Parts: sequence; structure tokens; C-alpha cells
Amino acid sequence: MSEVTKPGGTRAIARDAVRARISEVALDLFDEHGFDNVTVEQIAAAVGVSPRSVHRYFPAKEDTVIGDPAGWGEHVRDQLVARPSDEPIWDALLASYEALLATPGRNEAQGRKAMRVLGSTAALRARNLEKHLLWAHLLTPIVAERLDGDHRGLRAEAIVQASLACFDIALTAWAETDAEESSVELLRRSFGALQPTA
Amino acid sequence: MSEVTKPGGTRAIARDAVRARISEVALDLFDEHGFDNVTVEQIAAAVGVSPRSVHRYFPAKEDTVIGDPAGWGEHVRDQLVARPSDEPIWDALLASYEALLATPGRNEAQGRKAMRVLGSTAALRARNLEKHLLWAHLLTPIVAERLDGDHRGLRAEAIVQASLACFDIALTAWAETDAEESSVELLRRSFGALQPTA
DNA sequence: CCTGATCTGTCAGTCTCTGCCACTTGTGGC
DNA sequence: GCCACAAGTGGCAGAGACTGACAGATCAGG
Repeated sequence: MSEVTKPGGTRAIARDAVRARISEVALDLFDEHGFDNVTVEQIAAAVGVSPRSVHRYFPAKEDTVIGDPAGWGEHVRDQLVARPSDEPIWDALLASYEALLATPGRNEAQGRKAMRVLGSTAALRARNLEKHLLWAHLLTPIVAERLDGDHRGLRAEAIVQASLACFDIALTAWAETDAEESSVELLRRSFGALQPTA
Repeated sequence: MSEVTKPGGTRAIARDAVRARISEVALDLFDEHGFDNVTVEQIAAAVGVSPRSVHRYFPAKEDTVIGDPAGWGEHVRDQLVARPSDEPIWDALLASYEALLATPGRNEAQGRKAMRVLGSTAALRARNLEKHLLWAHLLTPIVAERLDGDHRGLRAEAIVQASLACFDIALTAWAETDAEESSVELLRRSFGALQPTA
């Protein structure tokens, strides 16, 4: 994503800008009226393009909120593989997620708004689930490699899914509180709930 | 559901039968051609009713596969509240899910087919997620009551979501294997993955 | 048999999403 | 500066899921 001065770049720049603008306008409308009460036609009108073009930038209405899942998933995976192999698996996962949350360049208010809208609409929760499944596919083999004993595949899947659940709960809680607590703090707390012994 | 000879019951019986028939036919079609490649019109034609009637029995196409989530969720909740209050929370949850899986009157082949179709389609996974959220809303307050210390709400949520993830993973694995292992066995194993210390 | 409630089908309409085609606009070569 | 080509855009038509309204059919109970 975002090459360094790609040949013929002005067009790509314009495209990215339009894409960001659609996403921004859509999020505002969703936050105000609710996802289901806003039509693609309204978004298009607010941005100043045709409904057809909105669908060219975003295959589905939900994608205006979710964004690009694959990129962040690979980021988490890279963090996880970089962890020392003798580290407890839960610590490694927690650290990987923390690195993601600590990534700069993320607008706090915008992020909260996105999470709020996301949590309040079934269609968006569904898209978020697909993102999690994508992440799980990336993380599970790595986790399985670090386990001993039988049934590593199943156990790795359980661990990854459970950790993703914690991640989600932490972000949801973070979106609902008013900046009183950091997302990292909430993430650690939800992770801690699964390990009363640690 | 299914009262004992409800007054004016013949109509209710017919209704339940038609409902079951639609669900059965739809599941077969989905399993053969894929969920997205089967239209409501085709299901209606195969059953012998109008498309409008199919939507009368099932608000959404996905509901023909998922069935009634609320009923089973309440069943699990009842199991959980009946557990001794000094039992470790994970044991109580495991036992509650086990009781659900052990419920008789569930066609094994039909169940596997439903889980197989469910796992292979995004729209159905989404509906399944909504079921889980419904269950989570029922179970979380009960779990929170059994916890000590701070942040019981968040911790209870993490525990419930993680346990539901285990439940789902076990059922998915069960649907993919060929009757070699019982669903209860797989459930215990996935639960065990989260408690290496126990 | 008749009355009223329930069930069903048909029709029209909304909304998301997808091809298709024509038109405009920016890009690069000459 | 001009021109061919690619990329972006808009309008149109259509599929498919779902909803509301209306009219006819069906069945329980008096």
C-alpha cells in the first residue's frame, strides 16, 4: 500500500483521497442516523458522486467502515513471529495486539466513532467477524507451532479465537468509555480475565 | 415452544410442519449448490409455496439454517444458574454446554450438514455471531455474579466470549470429522486449551 | 351453514449490488 | 500543441432479498 511515488501517481493519489472522503462522510452519516437508515444514494449525494461510483470504491456498504482488514492482520502476524519462541503464548499474543493498538497515525476520535457504529449494527459486526476469521487464519498456524502435545490445531484455534474475543471486547469497551482508560489497559485486563493463575 | 395440545392446535401443527419442511429443503439445496447460489424463489418452488410465504416463515434466508437461537440460549442459561455457586466458572460453563449437546432429539446427520453449510458461508457465520451475542447477553450477568474483584463486567464478558469461541470451534471441528469423535469430547478439549494449569 | 380468524398468493415497491455502455478527463508519446 | 490510449465516471437495466398492502382461500367453532 502507498508506494513511494509510484509512476503515474497523481491518479492514485486522487483515488485514495476520494476513497478516504467517502469513508469519512459515510461514517458521519452512520453515526448520526444509524447504518441501516442511510442509503448508498445519500452517501453518494453527500460526497458529490454517483451511487455507482461509491460501489466502485467500496464493494459493499459495510466496507466504508471496516477498511482494509488484511493489512492490519499481517501486521499482527509479523509481530507474533518476531516474538521469542520461549515466551508464553498468551504473552506473545498480548504483545502483538498491543503493538497494533500503539501504532501511530490513527485518529482517536475517528476510531472511537467507527467502533461505536460498528458495535451497533449487525451487518457491520458481521464484516468485523470476517476480519477476525482472516486474522485467525494468519495467526493459528504460528500459535500451533509453539504448542506441545496432542491436538495442537484445535487448541491453537481455541487460543487464537479467545484472544481475538478479548481484543474485540477491549476495543468495544474502549469505544464506549470516554477516554478515561487507554485501549491497551483494557486489552491487558480482558486478557487477564482468562488467566486467573498468572 | 410446542405446548402440550395447545387450544386450536391443528393450525399450529401445520405451521410447524411447513416450517420444518422449508428448513429441510433449503438445507439440502444449500449443501448441494452453496448458500449464495440458491434463491428464495428456488426454495419456494421446491417446497411448493410462494416466495412470499417463505419469508413469512423465515424473516431472512439465513434463518432457514440457524433456526431459533433464543430457545437454546435460554436453555444454556438455565443450566448455568442451576450449577453450584462454588464451582469454578469454567467447569460450570463447560457443563452447561455439554448439557446442550447431550440434548436428545437432534438429528446427527442433519446437524452436521447444518454446521458444514454454516461454516462455508459468510452470511450464515454472521447470523451465527448474532446468536452468540444473544447468548452472551444471557450468560454474562450470571458469570459476573460469580466473580470476585474489580472489573467484573469486562472480565465476565471475556470469559463468556472465549467459552463461546470454544463451543463454536468444537462444533465446527465436529462437523468436519466423520463421526470419529463426539462433540462433547471436542468441546472438553477446546476448553482445556485455555487452561493449561488445570 | 355461517362468521371470523388465519393463511396464502399476487402485486408493487425499496435497497443493495452488478454488468454494460457511452462519455469525459488525465497521461504519455509524437 | 496534438493525438491515441487508458482510467474514471455516470446512467441504465437487471438480479435478488425483503416488506407492505390487498384479495381470495381455508378452517375452527357456533
